[in-house]
Amino acid sequence: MHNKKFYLTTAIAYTSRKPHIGNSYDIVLADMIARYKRMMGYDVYFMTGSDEHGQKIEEAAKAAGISPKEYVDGVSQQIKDVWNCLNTSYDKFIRTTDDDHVAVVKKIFKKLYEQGDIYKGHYEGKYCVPCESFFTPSQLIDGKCPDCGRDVIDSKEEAYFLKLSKYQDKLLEYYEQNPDFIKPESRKNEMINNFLKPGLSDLCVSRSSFTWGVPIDFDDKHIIYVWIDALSNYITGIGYDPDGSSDHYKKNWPADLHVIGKDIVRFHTIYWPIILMALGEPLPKQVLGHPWVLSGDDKMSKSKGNVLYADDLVNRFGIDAVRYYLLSEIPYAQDGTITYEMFINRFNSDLANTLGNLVNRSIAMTNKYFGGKVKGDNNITEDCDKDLIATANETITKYYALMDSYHNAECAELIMNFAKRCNKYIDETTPWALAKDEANKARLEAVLYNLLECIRILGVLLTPFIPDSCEKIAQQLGCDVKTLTLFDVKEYDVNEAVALFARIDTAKVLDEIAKELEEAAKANTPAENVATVAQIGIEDFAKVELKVAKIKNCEPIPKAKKLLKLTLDDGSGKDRIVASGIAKWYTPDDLIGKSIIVVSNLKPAVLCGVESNGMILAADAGDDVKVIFVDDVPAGSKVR
RNA sequence: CGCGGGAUGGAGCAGUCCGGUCAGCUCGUCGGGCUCAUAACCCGAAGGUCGGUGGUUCAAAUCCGCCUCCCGCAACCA
Repeated sequence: MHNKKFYLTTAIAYTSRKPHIGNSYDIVLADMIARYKRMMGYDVYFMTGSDEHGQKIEEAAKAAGISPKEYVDGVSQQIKDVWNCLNTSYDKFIRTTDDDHVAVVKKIFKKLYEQGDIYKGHYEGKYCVPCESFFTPSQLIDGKCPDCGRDVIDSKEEAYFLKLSKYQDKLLEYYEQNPDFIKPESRKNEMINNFLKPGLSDLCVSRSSFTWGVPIDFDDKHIIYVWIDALSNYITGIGYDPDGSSDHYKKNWPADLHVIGKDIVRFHTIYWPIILMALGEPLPKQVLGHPWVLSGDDKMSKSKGNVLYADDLVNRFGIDAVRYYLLSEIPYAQDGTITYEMFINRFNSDLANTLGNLVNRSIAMTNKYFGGKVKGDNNITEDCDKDLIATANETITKYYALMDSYHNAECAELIMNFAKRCNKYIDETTPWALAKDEANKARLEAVLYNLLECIRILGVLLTPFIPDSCEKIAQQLGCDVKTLTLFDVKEYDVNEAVALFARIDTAKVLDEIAKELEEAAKANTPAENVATVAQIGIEDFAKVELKVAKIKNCEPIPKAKKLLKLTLDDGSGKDRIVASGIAKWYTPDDLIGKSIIVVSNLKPAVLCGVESNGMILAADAGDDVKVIFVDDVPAGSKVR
């Protein structure tokens, strides 16, 4: 076995809120790889962490009424708790607010500035003064501010830029020379076609509109762009220093693998390599952009109420149940799905029925017929023995190939098929029938020995996926040999058979969950509203002018999926045009002739090219939206 | 004509790059077997004109054209 090093990282989790099960896929996948590599004899260093700077966090902290640091301390701990509850074997958890990280990020920025790869320039664009926002010419609508529709002015703001263009060709060359740099393949094509071929424009790497970030040493009006700060963690965390790096760094860099979500492939395969090239450091060997975990058909989001959290699932179903689901159900290149029902189905069929039951029945028979002790070595006499052993060897060979290319879901299927082959072997050999005649004792022992060897192999194969359960298997087998060589253990003295995974009563558990969700919804809704919406005085409310208006006409807006254009009679004698995002719930015919309430003093905005003067009132009823109709009230009536 | 992903038996997916060996896998359903085991395990069966349509070809789930529907992202939920 080799003692080659293997340095792998996850994306560091953004500390804007607690990670859900989708965000947790990253760490579980990386952990599986780390465990596999260790098993293969690599000297693994596995780093994860949290990304704690940026405007969103500054705002979230403000909303929560605490300092950004207090805020990220809390969320970072939550992230750690979730990672830990998933039994992940990382070596280091880095935080981008760590002092040593911050110090090195400053040095990196300074070095790049001094050597001219970062230069001071101007952020030029069209500026909308009331909105305090910059836009590129392409973002403008009819030459006006896309947010408010007013005129924009040419403006310049001082900022720092990273020369991406300088390294573009070198980067493409690296792609060509390292065809496995970006996995899966399709993401590489995306990068080349969408970004590299059209040509890179220099990246703005400083911000001055907020302060929660790493300040630039030599220019305190600016802070360093959060991605420069975040990406650097991969080297600062292992001791990189422009003035002389640690031995730990020299040993581990370049990274062998960055495990990240597909949404941030661009940052890791364009900006990050360019930063490293500019620093004169070698580039990471591989970036794996994994797909997302969706809840049902949708992306998980709080407003949809379909968010699942890893720790909740772990508490309900167990660590390995959650790990196994993620690692077996999420495809290699395409988004996967999680629902309670799918979760329970997979748990029951793979873990409880196929694997758990196999282990249980085999060990129970060994105890029953031989008092737990069987010996053996290569007792292959029947066709079914040969086939079993052939399947075992074939499984091991394919296992390496699939694990080396990170096709974990396919690998899980491969392993389960082997477990099924073992179950079939029991039916083929009928040990209970052999046990009836003393003359068959030797054959019976051989059968059980073969089974135990296969179970041991299964335990080794599954260790990266479900480490705890594999330890339990080893414990029940009474051996701790971790090799993938058949007939390595010549003698078994097994312990008591204990069920590894208790079958879940699907209907009962789904019912329980539905009830809990219902109760939680009841309990939460009013409380949350009180907690999150600030109270206002009557004078604030008085600023809002509400009027009754009659819908004279209504039509869809071309190019707009969600918007309807409403022509209103608000009693003023002049038509009022309002765009409203209710196209999903109402057709023009539903609305024409009806009276509604409109916020009449809202400042105008241009939406999809339509100037909207006001907003009509509607209620959010879960996924549904109900417009408030006030028929029989004259148009123009004020509402208070 | 914004960008991209998708549509394959009841559900979830593989197969599409490089046409034939393709209609496959898991779950579910039905029938049978077995009793060592967690109502489990083993065997068998039913169920699909591979979204529609037109073309290329001896041959199309696979290649090409057009169309329909779904899902992200972006632009718009004022």
